[in-house]
Amino acid sequence: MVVRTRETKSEAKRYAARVARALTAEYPVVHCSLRFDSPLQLLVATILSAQCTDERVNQVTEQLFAQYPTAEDLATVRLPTLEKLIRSTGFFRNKAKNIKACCQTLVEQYDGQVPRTLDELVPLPGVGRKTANVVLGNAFGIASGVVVDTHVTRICGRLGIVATKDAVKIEKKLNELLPRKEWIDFSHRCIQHGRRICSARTKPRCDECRMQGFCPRVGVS
DNA sequence: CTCCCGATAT
DNA sequence: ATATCAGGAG
Repeated sequence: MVVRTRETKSEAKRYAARVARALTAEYPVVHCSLRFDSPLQLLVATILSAQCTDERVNQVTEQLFAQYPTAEDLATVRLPTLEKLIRSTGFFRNKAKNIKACCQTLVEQYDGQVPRTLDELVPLPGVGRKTANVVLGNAFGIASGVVVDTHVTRICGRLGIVATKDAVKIEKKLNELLPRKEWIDFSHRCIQHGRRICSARTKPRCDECRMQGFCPRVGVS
């Protein structure tokens, strides 16, 4: 197994920059794949997206947001009603409880609005760093940190940018390796690449991969 | 670390 | 049957 060792921080930075440039060339257009009409809706959609495809989340939220579009609506919805609406996303009891409690907190402490800092978002029920960074980046355009999800973890691991699987360590590493203005789009590109080519579930389509030059796995079955 | 959990590709 | 899907809480 090939282990790339990058002695200096500047060398690691240059390598990450080249990977980021290649990803940008391959995936020039990026967009958030979760549908939402407000920061609150993106927050709820992202909570629902845990261990679930965004396609299914969009399918569920279309109905959910038609009936309960605001934090006030979701703070007062009956739990069984909410559970029924989101059941197909999995973990539905936890997600329903978290969404309701989260929206109750938003109504009580933030006038039903979504706060714009990591420190205010992360304590909310069902909201971790990944969800907080998604909302800040995609709803407010605030780059508070690289979004580290299952795709970013896998892609950056395979391409030899980070060695650990610890999400917090990966985020800190990527935050120092990449310029802030690239943080949001870099995650989107890892996700696109992870879905289309460098998948976990199916066998990776290495024959179609344009990132082979960066991949220690090339040639490995 | 385990648990939460339905839907889907393989 | 099994692995995996824009994770988070205890």
